[in-house]
Amino acid sequence: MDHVEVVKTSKPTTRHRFFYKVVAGSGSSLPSAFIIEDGQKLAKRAVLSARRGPIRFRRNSSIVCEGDPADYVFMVIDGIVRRCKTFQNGARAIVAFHTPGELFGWTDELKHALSIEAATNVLILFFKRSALLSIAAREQKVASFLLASTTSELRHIQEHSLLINRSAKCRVASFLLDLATRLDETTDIDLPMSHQDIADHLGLSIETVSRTITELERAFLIERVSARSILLKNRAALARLLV
Amino acid sequence: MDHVEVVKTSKPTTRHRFFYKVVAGSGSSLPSAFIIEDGQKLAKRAVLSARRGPIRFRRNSSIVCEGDPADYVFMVIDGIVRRCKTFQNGARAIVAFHTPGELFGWTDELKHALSIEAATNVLILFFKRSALLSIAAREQKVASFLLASTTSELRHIQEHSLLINRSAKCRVASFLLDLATRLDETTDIDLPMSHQDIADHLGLSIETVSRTITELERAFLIERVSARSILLKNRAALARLLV
DNA sequence: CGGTATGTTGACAGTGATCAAGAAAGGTGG
DNA sequence: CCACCTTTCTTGATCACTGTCAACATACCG
Repeated sequence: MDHVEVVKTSKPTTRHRFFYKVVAGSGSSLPSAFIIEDGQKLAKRAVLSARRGPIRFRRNSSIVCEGDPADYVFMVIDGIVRRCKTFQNGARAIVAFHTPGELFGWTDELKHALSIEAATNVLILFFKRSALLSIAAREQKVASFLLASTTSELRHIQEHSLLINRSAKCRVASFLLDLATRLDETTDIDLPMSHQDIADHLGLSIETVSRTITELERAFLIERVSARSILLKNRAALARLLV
Repeated sequence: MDHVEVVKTSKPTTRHRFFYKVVAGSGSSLPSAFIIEDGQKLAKRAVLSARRGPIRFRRNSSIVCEGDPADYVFMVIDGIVRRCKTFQNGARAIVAFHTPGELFGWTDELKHALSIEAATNVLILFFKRSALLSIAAREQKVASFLLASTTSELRHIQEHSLLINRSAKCRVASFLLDLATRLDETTDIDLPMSHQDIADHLGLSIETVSRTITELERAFLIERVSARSILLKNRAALARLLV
């Protein structure tokens, strides 16, 4: 199999289900994040030559454990990945979620500092770090793709780190707006991850997450269609909570 | 002036004072972060050709305001820089401090999302973003320097974001250990920034920062020589608070 | 030497964590 | 398709940590 084609087969209404299928063949396409600009076929082909996979992981399975050698870098094809650290008291902090098209697990250290887990069933591509680096040394487009990926992740976590001194309401609003953007939804969000995952990402308890969603619903900013399905009724008001 | 030489003139015991002087001349050296590996003269010279400055900023002055065009990237030569956002209620979140040798202000957006301010008196080099990018396209070493800088900043803020669900004691311990590492001190730290800055970085109030330092002192983990001078008496115990 | 900025400590209040119970959703096997 | 079980989510009561307000102490600077 030389190429991977990702084909959307249905609207992702049911969570934890694959809604893409992977087709072997030629004339294929990867998630759009992969294509930095039109005409960068070289970069794409070069990067693809270092590809392994895609590999499927079931929800809640570990892709990488804390302390594992950082030999590989990954890309989500389908599903949501979480990168997290578990503390001795059992508490867990989720540093980031990764959505389809995102490269993740890039680091300048020898070992992964965070564990990488499937937050939903996922399809993952693997890239050997050393291979990617040596390709980047030859192909300028690949180097700039790596830089762009890292810069984008940096911007994203910087925004997330602004939540450190903010209220539960603000944290949840920020999360919902961000998720809507990343899932490319305007109003209705199907939460792909559990409330526990959301809580661990926002530094709150699940109870507070639940209560805050209720509070936002009472204020008519959102509507809970079901536990995992939320309607953004007033994006502008939600955004005002962040400022 | 074609080169910048940074010479350490005295131990930085007094805060808010320059303890480096800048000397014009040849055969000069930049902070070591600049030199990716031995023999990368080309990268260094290429980058230096895009240099403007150094420019001096007084403590608490703004280098960049939120929303300013992201035309320039910066490097600290001396002092400490903070990047922060101020909210409508007057609260402020400091996303990162930058120490000498660090490149900062790199982004993939057109505008800076955070303001950049001098936390102490500082010396700053300016680099035109576009120039740096076009050099990186030719000089592979420059590209990998940019990637290394961004990756390093990403790793750092990821570690910081782990504090989101942690106690005040843990946040302060983490800050002190990190600062000691970055200032290259083993035991005695002269805090270069105010408690207010520390509080805004850790998402705590100044009162809690003060109380937590007192608490750590009572537990014999640290010793307060003066308000801005702290002795790490038991690094191992401090580190255990983080796990 | 005096005034301002910064840091420390105490009393109290509020947000969010914890503990506990119940409700809803999903999965499995008949 | 339904019964049952497990997981996940919701809501309430209480508690603890940290924020706020206030007063005082100390350091810095002209």
